[in-house]
Amino acid sequence: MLQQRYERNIEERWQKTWDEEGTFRFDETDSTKPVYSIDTPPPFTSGELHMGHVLSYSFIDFIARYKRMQGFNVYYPQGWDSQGFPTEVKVEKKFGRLPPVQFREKCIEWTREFIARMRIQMQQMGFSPDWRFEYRTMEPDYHRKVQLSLIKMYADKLVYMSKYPVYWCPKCVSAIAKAELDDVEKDGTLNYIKFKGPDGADLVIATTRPELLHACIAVMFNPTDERYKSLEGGMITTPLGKEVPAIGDKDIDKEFGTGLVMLCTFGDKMDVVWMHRYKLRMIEGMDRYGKLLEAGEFTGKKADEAKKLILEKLDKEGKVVKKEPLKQSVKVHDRCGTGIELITSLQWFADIRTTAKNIKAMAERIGWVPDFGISYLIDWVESAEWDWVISRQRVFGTPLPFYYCEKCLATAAADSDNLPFYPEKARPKTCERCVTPMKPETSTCDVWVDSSITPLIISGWPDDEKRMQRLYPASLRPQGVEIVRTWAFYTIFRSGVALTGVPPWKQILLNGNVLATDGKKMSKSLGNIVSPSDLLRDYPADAIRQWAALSGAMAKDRPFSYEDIKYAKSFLGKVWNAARFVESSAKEDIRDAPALRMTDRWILGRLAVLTKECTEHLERFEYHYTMSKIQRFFWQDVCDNYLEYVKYRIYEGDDRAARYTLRKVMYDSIRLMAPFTPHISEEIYHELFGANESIQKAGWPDAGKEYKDDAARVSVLNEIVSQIRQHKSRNKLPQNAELESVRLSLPEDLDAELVSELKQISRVKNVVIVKGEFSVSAG
RNA sequence: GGGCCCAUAGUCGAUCGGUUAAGACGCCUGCUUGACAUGCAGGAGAUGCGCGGUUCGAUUCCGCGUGGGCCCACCA
Repeated sequence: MLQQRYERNIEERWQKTWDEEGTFRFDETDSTKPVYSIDTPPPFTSGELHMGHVLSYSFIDFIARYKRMQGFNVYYPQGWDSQGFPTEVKVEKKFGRLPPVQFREKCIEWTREFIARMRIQMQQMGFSPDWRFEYRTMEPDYHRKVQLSLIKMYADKLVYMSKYPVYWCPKCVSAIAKAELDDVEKDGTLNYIKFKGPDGADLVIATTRPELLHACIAVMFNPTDERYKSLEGGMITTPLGKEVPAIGDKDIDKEFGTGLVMLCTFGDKMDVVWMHRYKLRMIEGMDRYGKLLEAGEFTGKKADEAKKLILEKLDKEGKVVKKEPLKQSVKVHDRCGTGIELITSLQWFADIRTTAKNIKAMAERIGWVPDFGISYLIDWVESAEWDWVISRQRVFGTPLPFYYCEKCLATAAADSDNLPFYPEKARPKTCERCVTPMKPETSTCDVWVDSSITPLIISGWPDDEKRMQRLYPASLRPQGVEIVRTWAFYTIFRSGVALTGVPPWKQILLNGNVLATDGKKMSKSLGNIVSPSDLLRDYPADAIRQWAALSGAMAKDRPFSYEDIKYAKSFLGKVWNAARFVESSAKEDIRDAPALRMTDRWILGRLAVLTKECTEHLERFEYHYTMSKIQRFFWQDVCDNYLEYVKYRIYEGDDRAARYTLRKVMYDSIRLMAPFTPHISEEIYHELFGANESIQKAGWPDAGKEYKDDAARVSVLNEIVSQIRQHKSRNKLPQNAELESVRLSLPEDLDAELVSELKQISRVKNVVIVKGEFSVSAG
């Protein structure tokens, strides 16, 4: 018996049953069913699922469940991106600074707890990964695989160590990659400062970073600028008394400031470009903590403090002409919000410049959904100017499996038969040139290094060749559109171009972000966050999942909608009550084909069309169309019309055709819904249809006959019934009120069956038909 | 400056170029009808951003403009 209402207890029960029965297990031994494998995103282990997770994992779950019903052997693992800076911050806050090995242990402990919490939330949403294949990037075996992948790339000269200016976060005291930068609008000051020209006359230069004066190596102007043409080849004296060359360059904006630029190593990216262009000497003006180097009396001061002090000093000397407020866009570290610097240090790089062409070519061999998604990657590849900095000066990360010689900077890879590599217990190695012990690298990998081999990890690489054959490339990579230039890009580069030569997936499906109801980004400061755990208190998982399906405009951001989710909840109520109606009126299965009536064939035809459309939409990942069509069909066609049409047959007789049709429509509907609303579908499947295994194994419905003639006849019937409903509504009559007679004016006569149905459905005693324009009047 | 996406009732929003432009939320009027008042029936509410073009016919296709959003570059 179906319980009175559809409630959370039903969902919890099914989640438990699925888990106990291993309903979602990938069958490793079955070789008959085609495999559908999903390279699921490993979420960062923050401890809390957010709406973006709910959206993207729902997208994954829909396709996994649909494919299972279609007879695929679905391989749906779930991993965790478990390492990284935010965890270090939290752990340090709680336990203080600890030696690296202990610190890492605390991080692992902490992360385990967070994973457990997130896994519960995923299960509450009804997601169906095969948890036997769970992986965590912080585990030694994962480290081993990442390290092996890097050693292979090192052997192919795709990974190297070099001293080069890199983006640097002084707070994290680590190199960071271009992809980790955010732009922030800031109120800055443009300071106009006096330099001396070759002739001894004042030259005013505008700068936002006077603290870098000591690292000034040139003064730049535009060669077409009449004011400064004569400077070419001359020497300029900085306010600190240093002489630097004046250089003309076309990239200088004549309109900005005074049209002169002081070039420092390194104020920003253009400084690096210009330094190389003119082969200038580099000054290491800043250390790892953002403190000035070789800056005379300001040495050791942090940049902000030094700026103040230098300006005060120059002011006193009368060298500051004016200060102008300026709106600046400043680059900050996306994880901690600290302003980044460019500093020179020894780092490890992966070659993305010479491989860019191959990455692009491989991306083109993958099916992008939606197709314009690839443009995000291509734009990014084409603007790649620097190689990817893969080293981070962190503790909770995968150690880079390399050694280097402090004397000659020669490098060596760790032995691939002795992985995972940890620097504190590394085998000794000797530099071949200097015959001195080499230093094991203590930097860790950028977390994208970890996550860019997930398609390999889930496919058994590098240990299980047979598994690899079966599972690689993955059928699908689902992911957020905002990480195309990181996760998708790095994965195609590493798993595809560098390690296997084969694209990592056949298709990639992109989803957008969930915005707050006001259309803005969800953020703590705006207080507009909607959280899955809050929603789960008021709405069943099957309602939240429908919301996700309805948000399905791919690769597009969409505001969260309480309207959708409320509607979804009432839809569940509708389905539930319809099922209870069927349960009370047609409990028994009917196997032989009864004599169907016009309305039966009509609804079965509608069902056939719906089934065909849903299948087509799902093949294209068009969840939004699928879900809204199911909702409309079930609510309007089935409940509002068909159910009302057959009530008289159910109540007044033992009508096999009606009972057969009701069951058939119900049975196929819950199967079509099952990828989206698995819990309610499962419950009805078991209670009403007496199933003893999961609806996941019930197969995907076949589209039956369309019955086009009956569709035409019933649309006439619908129209007349609607007119009679209007008449009752206008006359304040209940819809079940009996009418003495109805007069129909119609262009064509009605057949006897239609008239008979009409009389019963609308409770009319007499129907009079006359020829003419369509109209209905009652008396 | 470059690229991409978008523009439809108060709000959200709809797959082929073809009658009266879906549907949801909200609003209004009735109905406690033997699945469901978390419901049912009905109603009001849109010059489909502007201007051109293609076409027998454009909300739909194309161009330009305007206005949003996202990404990239630059910001001395």
